[in-house]
Amino acid sequence: MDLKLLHDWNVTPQEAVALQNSLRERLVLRAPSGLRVSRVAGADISTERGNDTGYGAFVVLDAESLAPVSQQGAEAPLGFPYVPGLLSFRELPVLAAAWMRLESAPDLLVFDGQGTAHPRRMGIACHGGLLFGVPSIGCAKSLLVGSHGPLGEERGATAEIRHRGEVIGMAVRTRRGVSPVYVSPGHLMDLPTAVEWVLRLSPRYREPETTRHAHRLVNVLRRQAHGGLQGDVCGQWGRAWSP
DNA sequence: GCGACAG
DNA sequence: ATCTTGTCGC
Repeated sequence: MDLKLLHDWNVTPQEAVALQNSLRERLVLRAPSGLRVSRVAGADISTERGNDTGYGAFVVLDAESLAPVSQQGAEAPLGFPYVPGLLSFRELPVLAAAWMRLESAPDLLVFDGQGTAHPRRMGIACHGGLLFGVPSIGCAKSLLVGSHGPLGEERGATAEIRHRGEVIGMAVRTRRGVSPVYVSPGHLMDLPTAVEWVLRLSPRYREPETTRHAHRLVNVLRRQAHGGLQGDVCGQWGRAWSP
């Protein structure tokens, strides 16, 4: 797939902040009327300590059955440090490489991180949505900024995430008895629709199936590129080779 | 100035 | 995010 030419990725943290403030004006925080989603993809990356190599991937699922229909991964130097608030500058380059290998674009993208629930309202889901030109949602495991009140224990319970007087996202309980996930729109998306999709994509576990599949794939890519022939071969052969 | 801080 | 074994609970 192709992607938008937004800006240079070889930037300093200071320049990255300026870019976020500029890119924010291009965001469309409204879901396209009559949005039809038949293919939804999850994106994620993994890396190793003391190494700048990153492994990124997209796993596309059938929106109805949530069964994987295609996937693509890539390996590349991350080239940007992890700085709270600038995650997209570290993760999007390698994801862009994987994106270009996809045969067709999914109708919706789910990122492992924030959308508008970000200090400058430009989390990785917003940046990624603009880069790939697809409706996107941010679904994070923890908060970056903002706070929320208590929410019910039942699956589907929600609580608004507020920051500086604005509602920037929603804490969503995707499963009873587990901590909530933090949902916010990325691009071409609104909060209610984002919450609705995250719940639909998380019928059984805390995190969306999209995120779970992408997370599993990038870890397989990292391990097989690194060495260790473990992980899934173990499941088929048990410990047959062990003494 | 101090503490917080997606992955 | 990653480093790591066992362990508590449904």
